[in-house]
Amino acid sequence: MTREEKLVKIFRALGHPNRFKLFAAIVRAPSSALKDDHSCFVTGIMSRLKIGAPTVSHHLKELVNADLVSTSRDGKFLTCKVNQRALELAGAFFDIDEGESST
Amino acid sequence: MTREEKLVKIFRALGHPNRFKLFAAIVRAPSSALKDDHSCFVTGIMSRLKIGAPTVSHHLKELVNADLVSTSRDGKFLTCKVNQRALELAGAFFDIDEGESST
DNA sequence: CATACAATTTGATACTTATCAAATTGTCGA
DNA sequence: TCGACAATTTGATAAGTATCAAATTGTATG
Repeated sequence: MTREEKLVKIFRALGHPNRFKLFAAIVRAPSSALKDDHSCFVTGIMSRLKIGAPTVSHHLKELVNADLVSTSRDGKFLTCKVNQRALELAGAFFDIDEGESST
Repeated sequence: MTREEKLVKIFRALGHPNRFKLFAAIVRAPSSALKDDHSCFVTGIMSRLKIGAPTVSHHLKELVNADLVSTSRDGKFLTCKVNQRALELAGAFFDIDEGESST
C-alpha cells in the first residue's frame, strides 16, 4: 500500500464525527483509566456517544483497518492502543514548507 | 464551529482518493506553474485525474468548504491557494504526547 | 455582439456506508 | 455446564456522496 493510500485511509477514518470521537476517546484515555471507569470498552463508549454496540464495533474496525489503533482482548473486554506510527505519518503530511504555494 | 468540527471536515475532505490528489496537486504546484502548464485549472486537473469537470468542481468546493484551500478567479481560470492555517490545525492534532496511551 | 472556452449548477444514478435489531460468539464465574 | 455479560456478525434500511451528461453562467477576444 502506498503512502498516499495509507493517508487517505487514515483521513477517511477520522472524517466521521463518531469515529473521530471514538479515536479521541482512545487517545485521551490511559488504558488503565478505561478499566477503573468500568467504561471498558465498547460498552463504555456506547453510552457516551449514544450509538449502539454494533456501530461502535464497526467504527473501531475502521480505525484498526486504517492502522490508527490496535486492539487486544483483556478478558471480556477490549483494550485499545493508539498506533504512534500512524500519527507520525499523518502529522508529517501537514508539515509543508510555507513558501511552497503562497504569494 | 468547534475545533473538532473543523478537524472532522478537513479529514473528511482529504479522505477521498481523488480529493486527496486534487489537494496534493494544489500543494505541489506553485501557482505560476499552473499557468505555464496551461493546466490551469479545473481543466488541467481533469485530464490528470481522469474525472470530469463537474466532479473536479464539486471536489474543489469541498476543499474550500473544509477551509483547506481558497480560490480566486484569474480571468477565465481559477487560482487555488492552500490555507496554511488549516494545515497547522490539522498538523497539531497529530502532535500527541507519546506516553499518553502506551504500555 | 457572437463565438469560444472555463467553470458551475442541476438532475439523475450508482455506490458507499452509518446505523440498528436480531442472532451469534467468546469469556468469566457460580 | 449454565447464566450473564461483552463484543462481533449478519441482514436490512436509510442516509450520504461520487460521478456524469446536459444546461447555464462567466469571461475574454474576434
